[in-house]
Amino acid sequence: MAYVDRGFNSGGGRISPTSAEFARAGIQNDCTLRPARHPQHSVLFYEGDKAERVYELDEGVVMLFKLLPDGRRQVVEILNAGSVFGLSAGEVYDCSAESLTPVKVSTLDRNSLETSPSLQRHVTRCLLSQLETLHDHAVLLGRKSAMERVSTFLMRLVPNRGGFGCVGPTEEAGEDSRSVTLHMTRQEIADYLGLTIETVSRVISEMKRKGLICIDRQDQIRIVNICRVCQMTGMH
Amino acid sequence: MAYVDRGFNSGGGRISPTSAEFARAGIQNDCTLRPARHPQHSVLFYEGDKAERVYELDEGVVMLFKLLPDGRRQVVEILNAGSVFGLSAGEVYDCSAESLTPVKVSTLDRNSLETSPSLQRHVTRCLLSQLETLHDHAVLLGRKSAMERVSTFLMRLVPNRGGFGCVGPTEEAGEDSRSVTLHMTRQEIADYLGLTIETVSRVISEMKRKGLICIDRQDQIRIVNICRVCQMTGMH
DNA sequence: CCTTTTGATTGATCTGGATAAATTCGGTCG
DNA sequence: CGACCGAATTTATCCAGATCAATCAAAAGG
Repeated sequence: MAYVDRGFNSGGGRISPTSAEFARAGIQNDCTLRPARHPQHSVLFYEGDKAERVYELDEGVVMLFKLLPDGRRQVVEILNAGSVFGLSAGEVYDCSAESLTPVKVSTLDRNSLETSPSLQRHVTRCLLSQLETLHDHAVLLGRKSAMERVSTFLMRLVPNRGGFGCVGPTEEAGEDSRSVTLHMTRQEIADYLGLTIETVSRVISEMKRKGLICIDRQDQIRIVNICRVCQMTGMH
Repeated sequence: MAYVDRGFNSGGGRISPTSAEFARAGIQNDCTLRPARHPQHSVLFYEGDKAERVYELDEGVVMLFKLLPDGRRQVVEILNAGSVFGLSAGEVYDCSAESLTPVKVSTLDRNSLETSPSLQRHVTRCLLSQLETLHDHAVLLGRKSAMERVSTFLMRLVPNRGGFGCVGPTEEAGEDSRSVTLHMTRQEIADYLGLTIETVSRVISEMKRKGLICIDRQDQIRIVNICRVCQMTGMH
């Protein structure tokens, strides 16, 4: 899938700061919990970096991704406010983290992570929800068609519909049409859904043609008929 | 401990203390542990069942899988001794669990799970290693070819090669050839790798033809040249 | 303004893996 | 031992999605 990775050198050629640079900038010392802000397309850490901090996302959206040596990319997680990330089983991060929007992140203290039961419960809850999301995503990547993948992706963006609780064909009027913001380019969506950019584009066009969705703006999609889209996810 | 559990290497290397050890250390009370044995192909729980027990695998291999309404199946995890499973973010299990071999499992006490910091650390370590395995698996499902998937699968079965540390072309003689046990039918492998049974079969035949592997028994494969196989995983 | 760049869309073709249909292998039971 | 049955393999097509190649549209920059 040899393409030039935009994420790594976005914004006019400058390579995004490494976590080493963040550390140098003195954003915080080890045992504090001071929030930091980063603009869109900031790389918070790279796969293989020494895993020395654990983050909690306060605002914004972050994606975690992995690269193969030949440049193929897979986005493995999309994280929203409340998510804990950067915890690693080994010495180094197993994937890279990049902000999809401007973000506010806190650093969690490694020591209290080990000792505070309430913080541990919080972390466990986060990890469990990530695990379940990844299980769902494995089904998507391993078994779903392009149309099903894109439909699933759109439904996940609808608040309170992450679990796709489709209430039925006759629902409160107006509730059937919802607008969602992607926060992602077509390339990022493709790398998340295990497709090519062209296939994503084609599927979105087809959904538009069928009147299922409207493209208000490039990254703003209005789902005209939630229930119809919901039924195309392969889960109903 | 630096060793990262890929969630999938068979053989001796135990990862972190099992609950049996916690029990010995007096961390849990008596009624928490009920070690039980189940034969091969036992379903320990179904997706959607009320999630009332948390398990720890003491011996054997367990697979977790999800089904789509039309019958498509995706195996989302393969678990070895030491893994904790059955913890759920919600009220119910998000996937089903079935033994691939005869297994011995313990049940963890929900109460100590919430309160014991050392048990929590243990659980967190397990979850993190599962998370990393799932990240790798997302790359496999989203971006790898059939040949790369099967090669990766075989390499994961080689103990101490979960991370695919290929030592180089000239390695201690004999060490270059290893035998692995699959514990899975072709159908289960296919459902794990996001392929069909036919494709798995064809790829295995091709590897056999090329002299990369030997099929000693149906579920027993001898990897004749680890390094060659290692290079076909897409990661080198 | 016009030019350049970047991302999205569309079209034409190709192909890896799916599908379908025999065939062979490995047990098991009578 | 031989008949039988399910799983695995093999072989022959088929098609969804990849690849290759323009084209279009919106910003960015001079």
